[in-house]
Amino acid sequence: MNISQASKATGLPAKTIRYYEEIGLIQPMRSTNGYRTFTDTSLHQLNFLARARALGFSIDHCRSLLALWEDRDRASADVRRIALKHLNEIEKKISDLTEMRDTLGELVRTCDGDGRPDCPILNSLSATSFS
Amino acid sequence: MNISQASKATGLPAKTIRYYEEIGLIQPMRSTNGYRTFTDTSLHQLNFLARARALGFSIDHCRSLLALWEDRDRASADVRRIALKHLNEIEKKISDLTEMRDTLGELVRTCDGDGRPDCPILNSLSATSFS
DNA sequence: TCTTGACCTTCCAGTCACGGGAACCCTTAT
DNA sequence: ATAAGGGTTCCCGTGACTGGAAGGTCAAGA
Repeated sequence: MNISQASKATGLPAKTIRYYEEIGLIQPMRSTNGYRTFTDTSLHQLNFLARARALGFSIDHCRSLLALWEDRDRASADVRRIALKHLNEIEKKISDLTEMRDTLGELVRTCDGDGRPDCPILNSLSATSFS
Repeated sequence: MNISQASKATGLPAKTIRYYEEIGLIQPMRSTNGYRTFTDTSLHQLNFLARARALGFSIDHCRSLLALWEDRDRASADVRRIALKHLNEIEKKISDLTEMRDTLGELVRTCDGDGRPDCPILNSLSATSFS
């Protein structure tokens, strides 16, 4: 299977697959003409990576998870620790974004949004002190 | 006022202030020795930028907002449109992250996290089909 | 056989919003 | 005279790709 087939099969762009090889996440075979050849193993790895990335895991976390996945003697505690760390990061982001949304939402709500120049959004951004 | 004073006054790192000048967001004066000199105007702009960035606006949005702020004939509708667009992006991010959190939270919850290799997190990542 | 078009390859540059660090200049105090 | 503590520019690195150029390979059709 060539790279475009692998791309279709996994939903990952060919560029991304080449990148994953470049940084050592996967090591697909090569055929005599130099083309990458994707076997079931490579495809499983790519699918694994696609799912882990979809859950927001960083490439570094993906690398660790992939290693654990391929280690039959792993401890699930190691996996759980990585996932928990990531979960905390996600929750921090949600919290930050929620605060932004609330502040900004309130500003947008109080802005008339007409042709006049008076604007609570700008007033807030130029305020001398935050509330 | 030199850059380190401006940095303290605004909370922005000196590096960031230089960067903002480099990309044309601000144009601080220069004294004869080549040092940047920050007046009230520059400080107001920097504070404005710091607040807009804290609300998650991109540099490009900040540029537009700053221009509108300095335009006494602006229409608040223009400001509101930018803020609303940004608000939608934030809500999209929150939505994506919340989905990640729910999925990942459920996986973490069902993972024993002990010394044994069996792990629902890895099982899910290697699953042939998503639920 | 030649050509066309669809593949594939590598390599380089750009993204966003800075941060680190080198090499060097200016000012003030000792 | 020197040392400390400012300031300056310039270049490289970040994460996780994406776009594009230049060129090799392959299968099908005229």
